[in-house]
Amino acid sequence: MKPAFRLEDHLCFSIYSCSRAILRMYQPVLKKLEITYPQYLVLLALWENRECSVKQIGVLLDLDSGTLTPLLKRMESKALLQRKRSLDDERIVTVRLTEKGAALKEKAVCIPETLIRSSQMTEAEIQNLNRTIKLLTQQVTQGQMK
Amino acid sequence: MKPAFRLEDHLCFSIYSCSRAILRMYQPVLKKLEITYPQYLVLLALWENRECSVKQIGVLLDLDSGTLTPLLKRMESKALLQRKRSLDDERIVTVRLTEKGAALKEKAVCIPETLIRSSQMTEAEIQNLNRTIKLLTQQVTQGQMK
DNA sequence: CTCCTTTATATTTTGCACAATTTAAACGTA
DNA sequence: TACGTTTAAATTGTGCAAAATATAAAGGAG
Repeated sequence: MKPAFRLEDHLCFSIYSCSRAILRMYQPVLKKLEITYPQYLVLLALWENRECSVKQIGVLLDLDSGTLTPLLKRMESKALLQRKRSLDDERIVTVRLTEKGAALKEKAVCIPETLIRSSQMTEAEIQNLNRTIKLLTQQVTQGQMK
Repeated sequence: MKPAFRLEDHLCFSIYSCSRAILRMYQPVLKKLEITYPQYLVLLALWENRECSVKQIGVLLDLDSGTLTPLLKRMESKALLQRKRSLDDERIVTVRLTEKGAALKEKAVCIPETLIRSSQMTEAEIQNLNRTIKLLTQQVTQGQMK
């Protein structure tokens, strides 16, 4: 039997495409907050731990220093956070939120709500989808290791 | 009740993250074929219709000319396709596969198989997930229109 | 035919992603 | 203590994405 090798059957494409559609939907809110989506993710990480190393942020978001270093510098120049080399271990750069960065949390809660509302899905359906996709990510990443 | 406003609860992040994980998994194969992932998507579109306008490719992949023009030029310089301005309507640029571009199809069938295999999911589960994500994309995009 | 609007593509600019390499600090072990 | 290894961040280079703008051809109303 011949596999249907069509664009529309590609799960990778529907995920890639969905991700970009969500980012487009977020744009108006992100623009108001004057941040980008990856910057929002960094803020999410820092709202949970006010202080973090670049390495830890990289593990949480699965991004490397080549992406994070310039991104964090841009956020620093906007006074959302501070970067400081650790005294204990000078290889480590510690990132901490400023008041301004912490204050953005208030205005950002509407972001995930936007997605929940527009998805027309129940809370349970969303959690279910979230679990499924995380599992897929894990499988794909593990398959990568070997 | 207070909403849990955590990174791990964000569906947008799990989708964004999954998409990148799949791309990372594809890298070794894509590198062998000397193409990038968006270039693979363009090829998928062209394997279905050997000839296409830039506009049509943009609709299929949901990408604009700002992304496609340089991407298609790179593919042209690698002799995977030809770009030619239409004689009927000079605003339109027609893209058609070369033999080399068409021949890549053989070697590319393993790409979606890679994902299917590593996902550890049944064909039915994958189709189901594909449908759910497409529906979500649609809802998110429609919510955007208003 | 002329002006106005629409359409298709291209250009410019900003900001990710990520591979590959570099730098420098920290650590381990003889 | 010296030396090789590991680790954390930064740097460099390529290629998307997407907003904003530009260009030029096509189509339509008067």
